[in-house]
Amino acid sequence: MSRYSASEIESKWQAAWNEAEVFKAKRDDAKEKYYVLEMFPYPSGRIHMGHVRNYTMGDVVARYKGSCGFSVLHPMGWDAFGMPAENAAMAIGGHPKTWTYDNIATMREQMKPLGLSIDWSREFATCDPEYYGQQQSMFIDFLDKGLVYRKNAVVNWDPVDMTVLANEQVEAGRGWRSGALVERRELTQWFFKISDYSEELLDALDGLDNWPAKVRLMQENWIGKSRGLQFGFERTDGGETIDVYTTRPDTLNGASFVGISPDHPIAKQLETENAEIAAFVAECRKGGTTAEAIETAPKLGYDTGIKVKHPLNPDWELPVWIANFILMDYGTGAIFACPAHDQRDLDFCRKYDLPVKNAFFLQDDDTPVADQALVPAKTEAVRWVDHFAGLDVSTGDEAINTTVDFAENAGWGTGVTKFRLRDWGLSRQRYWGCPIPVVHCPNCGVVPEKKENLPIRLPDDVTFDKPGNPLDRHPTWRDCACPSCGTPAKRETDTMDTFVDSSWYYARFTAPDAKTPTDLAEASYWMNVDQYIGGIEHAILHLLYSRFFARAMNICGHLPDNAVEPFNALFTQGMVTHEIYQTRDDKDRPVYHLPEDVENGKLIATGETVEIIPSAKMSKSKKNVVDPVNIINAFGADTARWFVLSDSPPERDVEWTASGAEAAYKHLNRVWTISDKIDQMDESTIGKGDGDLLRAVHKAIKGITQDIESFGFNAAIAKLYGITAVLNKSKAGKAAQQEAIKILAQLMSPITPHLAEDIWAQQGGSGLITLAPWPIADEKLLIEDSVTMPIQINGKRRSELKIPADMSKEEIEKLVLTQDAVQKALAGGQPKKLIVVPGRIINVVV
RNA sequence: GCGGGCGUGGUGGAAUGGUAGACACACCAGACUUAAAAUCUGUUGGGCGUAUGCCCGUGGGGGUUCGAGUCCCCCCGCCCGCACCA
Repeated sequence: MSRYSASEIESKWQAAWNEAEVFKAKRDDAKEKYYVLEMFPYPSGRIHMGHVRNYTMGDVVARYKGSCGFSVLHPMGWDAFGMPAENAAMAIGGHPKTWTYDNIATMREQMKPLGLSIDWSREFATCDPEYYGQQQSMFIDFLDKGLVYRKNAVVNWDPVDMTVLANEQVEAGRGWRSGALVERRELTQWFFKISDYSEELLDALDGLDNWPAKVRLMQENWIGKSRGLQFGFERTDGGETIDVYTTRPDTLNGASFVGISPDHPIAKQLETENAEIAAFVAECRKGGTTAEAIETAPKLGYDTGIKVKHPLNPDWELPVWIANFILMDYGTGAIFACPAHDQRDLDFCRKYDLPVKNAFFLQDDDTPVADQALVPAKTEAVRWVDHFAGLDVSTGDEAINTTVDFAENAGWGTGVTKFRLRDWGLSRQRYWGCPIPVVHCPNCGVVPEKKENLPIRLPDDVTFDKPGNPLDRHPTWRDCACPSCGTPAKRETDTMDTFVDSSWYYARFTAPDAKTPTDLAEASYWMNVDQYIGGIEHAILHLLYSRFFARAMNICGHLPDNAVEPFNALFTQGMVTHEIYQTRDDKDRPVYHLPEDVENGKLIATGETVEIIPSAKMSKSKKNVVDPVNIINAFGADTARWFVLSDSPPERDVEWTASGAEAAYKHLNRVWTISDKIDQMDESTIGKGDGDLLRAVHKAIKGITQDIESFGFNAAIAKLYGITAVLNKSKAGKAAQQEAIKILAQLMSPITPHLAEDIWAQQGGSGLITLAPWPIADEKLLIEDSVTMPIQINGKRRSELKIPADMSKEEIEKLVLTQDAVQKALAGGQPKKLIVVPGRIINVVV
């Protein structure tokens, strides 16, 4: 009798897999390929339970597909550029490069004991010059194809530190270090022309059947296709017409004022002429650049004194206001406000005492509108435009079409389609990113670097003792010769958004050592990613950028036509959460405690009772973290893998509990013990119930296979518990039990591969279980002779009926009526309705 | 503010529109033990009832349906994203 020793068997089998190179992805044109990819990690320093869950899910799919005979690609890399490395350099000294590569080394060593079926030979980090050099090469290709351009855009500016801030570095409108009020400032920046692909990125969503519907919907709303009316308001002072775009032209009769963004050209012009307006616009520009900050800021307005004529009635003049809630990035940066039917406009008009006019009815006053904007279903009658009367304005469609036609016929407006999607700004005024490979030449202007000079490497000799981009103050790095005319010139010091790095890494994994961004032969074989797995937080930006990038790479010849849409299937997994343990200090401030320091609701060290706050995402600041390394040391990787998949559906959050992890460990012990027991059995003992055991096992094969295919890992585990209990109680003979435990090991092998290998070896399985073909359920063993159907009376379960599985609907109907419970309910009468769904349910309506 | 999602026992959760609570945790009871641990077995949504059984129950309110946790509408609460966090 031996004992289950996770550490022993796990290192043993990991060594065996390495020896046999079983996870090395091999391009084999005779085999169908399967590419499974989990979103690669940022090397923050240590792995966390979220990583364990994410990579275990991918590993289950990879191992399962491998057993099904696919040639599997399952790689791993590092999303290694980004702010935290620079922050660390500022906070603790050192260099972002050292910090990043040290973290990668640590995390790789923490990840390997998990026994993931990863082809480590393909590993790379996005901060490797071999990677970002290829990215620079593609940037030049994109430039050549007109997919990149420069324009002005606003950034968060910290006026004290004199530096650009990321949104994350703006806290309540102030710079996180200086505390200064942040301002919006314009800079010339590089942009990808993703907006040219709005329509295509939208239409292609229809083909992504294996993406979650919610992600497709979020992308659809983000791209934001809308049909509306564009028209100009003529100014009474003869100034330039103010163009407005509206998706609700039917509300034009309720116009109260015309509003322009503080960043609108007219506002900018007025700013230079009028000190009061300049002060107002400056006030509007305070605060961060996020849509959230702008749209939730208290509403501010300024009457410019400009008047415009209403297009339906030239005698009706509307004032032009500058309003802080109008975004320059959407539409034309100018709107007309209809306060009666738009809550935001109404709030603004109430604040500044502007008129509120009902657009859909004849009354000219605002009596029906108090503080709640109204949206009627149909118009009654409308001033000046009989044409608009009786319109269905509930959805906007009929209203838009009718009003657009009207405006086009009258010649003062045009129907246009607009997208909310903006071009992707990729310039970052930071050091730790991929340098943008262009040169600013006094003669030639902006010139791309020559490809033979790539990669443009980041210089190592930089300091982080003051805020700002160290590349800007580096004594020599900027200096170079113009690639075109040879004149002394300056390099671009902006680096690329890290989303660029993560927009094509999946393609690079197909040929990580290629001297070009990709190798078309390899990409043709391995692309697309068959299953992509990651967090829902990437639903829009990362996934949309990657979809754009694949198209752009295709245009430049870096991806084949089969890889324009890079991810065939997407799964968004939930987080790992944990309770939070908190006490209070003498000033009543919360003090958080690590789970390992708490037992039975008390601090182990002092016995003090802790307050338990419901489970939340694991975070260092709340200390509700469990280190996977500790769990692996205590219970082994198989236990950790089993538990993160067991308790919740993969798309939902899972709560880590110590008792749950222990239960998982106990269960794996039990399986081990059962295997040992079977191994010790006497061959000659006559067993009974062999057939029942094998029927149960084959039912499990079918169910678990379906569960794995559909990401029902928790359901698969519930069935594994079930079949283990059946096997444990079975009195079957050794041969049947041995067959059963071998199949159980195979069904467990994607989840707990080490334990599965060990059982397989003990029971005399041939070769590695990892390489054994996935078991197939014997359909003959799945057929049931009889079925038990519930009988409902008026939709409530009252009885049940055990009948042969092949009984016809008519026979069942007759039989049902003879049942006691039914007879009682009918009280001699006839049922109003009798519903029989064979194999499912019977409902008698009386 | 806008977009998306979630809400089921003491807890995590299960349930192609078809027996609500699978599986697991926790609790309780029992077996084994001098005892404990470990292990094994059993009970466990609430209420009424000796019992066959009956009533209630999936955040709240309404609707569709023979039948709703599931579909539709409204409301409440929580979570995620909002373009320079990764």
